[in-house]
Amino acid sequence: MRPLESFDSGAGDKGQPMGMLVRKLSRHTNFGSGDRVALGALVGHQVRALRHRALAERDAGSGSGSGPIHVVLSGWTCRFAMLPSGRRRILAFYLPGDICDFDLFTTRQLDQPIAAIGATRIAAIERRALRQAMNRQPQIERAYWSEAALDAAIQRTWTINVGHRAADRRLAHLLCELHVRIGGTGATDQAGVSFPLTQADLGDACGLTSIHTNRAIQELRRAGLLDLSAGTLRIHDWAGLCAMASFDPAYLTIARDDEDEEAAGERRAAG
Amino acid sequence: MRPLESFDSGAGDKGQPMGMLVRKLSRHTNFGSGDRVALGALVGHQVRALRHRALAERDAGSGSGSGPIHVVLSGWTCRFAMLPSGRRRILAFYLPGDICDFDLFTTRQLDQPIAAIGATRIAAIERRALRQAMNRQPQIERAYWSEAALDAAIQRTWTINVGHRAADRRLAHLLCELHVRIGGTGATDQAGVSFPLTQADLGDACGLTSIHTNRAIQELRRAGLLDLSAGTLRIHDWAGLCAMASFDPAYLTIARDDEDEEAAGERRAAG
DNA sequence: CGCGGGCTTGAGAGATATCAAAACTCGTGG
DNA sequence: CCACGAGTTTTGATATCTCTCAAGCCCGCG
Repeated sequence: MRPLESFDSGAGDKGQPMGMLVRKLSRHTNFGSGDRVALGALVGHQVRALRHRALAERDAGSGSGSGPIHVVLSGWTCRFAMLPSGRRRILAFYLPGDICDFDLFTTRQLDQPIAAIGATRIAAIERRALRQAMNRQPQIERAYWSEAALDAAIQRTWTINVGHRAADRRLAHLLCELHVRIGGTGATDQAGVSFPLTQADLGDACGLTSIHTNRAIQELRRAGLLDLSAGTLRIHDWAGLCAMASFDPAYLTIARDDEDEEAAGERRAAG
Repeated sequence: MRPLESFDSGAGDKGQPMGMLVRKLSRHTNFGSGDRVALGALVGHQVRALRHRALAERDAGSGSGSGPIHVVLSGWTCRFAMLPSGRRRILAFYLPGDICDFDLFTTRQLDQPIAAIGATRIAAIERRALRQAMNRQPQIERAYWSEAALDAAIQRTWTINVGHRAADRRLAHLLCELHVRIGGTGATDQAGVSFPLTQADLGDACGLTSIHTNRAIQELRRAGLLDLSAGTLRIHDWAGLCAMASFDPAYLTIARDDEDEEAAGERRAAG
């Protein structure tokens, strides 16, 4: 079991706050040094958030929506909604390097708030600054909208998952997704990764009560597929887990596209 | 009850195939005549699709994803997934004027196919042509990504809806959403609008069996909230329906943003 | 007239929520 | 070092909802 501080993703971030962002975007987009410098310069200020506290900028009062774009630097956040019944519904998890907002142009009247899970550091990027950076560095634009498409694909998969599977399969699918997104090898992982979600969090994300979530986890444990306890997720049988969850990680991948360069050229020429 | 042909949205489209698209985008984006001309010129070819037939371009074979962007001209389409159990899960409905694809830059490895509901006409726009149009007409770019954000907001709402409400409330919420998106006055509507979905379609969208969907509809009928039969949806008590569904249409709206012009200027200056 | 798709009804099985409470963990303060 | 308290995990019993299976009805269409 790793100490809780490991959620804070190490110390190197102080010098390069956007390190995880650049690393994530680099999986699908070829950045030049100018792109990296521009990304690094985007951090306006940093927000610290505490467990289950909604980001102030997202509160109902400021509905005008022209606040900043948030990027997770360390820790996890989630987007959530409160139902009239008083239950909380988690709609998305954002991990270090993830962008939380993809409504760059839009002034939305209502959007779900974002909350921290455990101690979290978040960068706030002004929309205008990001737009300007995109104009100068087309690869940043491509990367941002590619991430938006990935976010949408994940959301669709959650819609499938939450609506239509048995409890233990829902849970298994979510755990598969998170394991891959954490950066898991996509393989059996006896050592385990630190995992900040409580059973109640998992339940709110899967549309289950925490009680039933607990029983579903016990199912997975009994089946020898994984062990989830004390802040650590250990996958004992990755293939088996994927099979029971019907998990296909393809939706989480963005193919690196060699047309990138060509299109960037078009953009520059068109101005 | 209106005849089925009314789903084909009239005859005027022949001359202006993108008329519904321009009308929808104009709710939130100020287009100049150049923007409208450019939008009109984007239609590559038109696809006709038949009920429950997936668009060929979306079939498993062409996974490379660099096919066209689809825009619904008339009729409805849906994005769907087939589960291992053999059940169909509907993830989104696209109405006339809606854009079906927001992965403009991305080469996705896997994406859910799109199918027609009833007779449908669809425009296919090449990604490259759309990108070029965006470079020349920044308002088109803003409008496209604003629609993407709206699409994402709808998807999040579906995730809430499907996972966490009783059957009759799920159904009520979906019907509220569709009534607004159809262009309903957002009010009691005795005349009714033509409504192409079967009870099985509604069930697949809400995560219910068609049998249970039928019972939920009967609940709504008995409560005097609406009547849904013979291809027509009549809302008898809009306020009551919204109340039982906890429906707040705010997520369907994009505020018209006067910063539009300013940002467009930035874009032109930056080239 | 027969046929098929969609709609409706009924009965029973299975899964999940709800209610209630105990056991456990961990940080905090005395 | 220990007691305490809040939050988390676990267990049990019951109620409710939704699915499944089976079948009949309705209506437009060939």
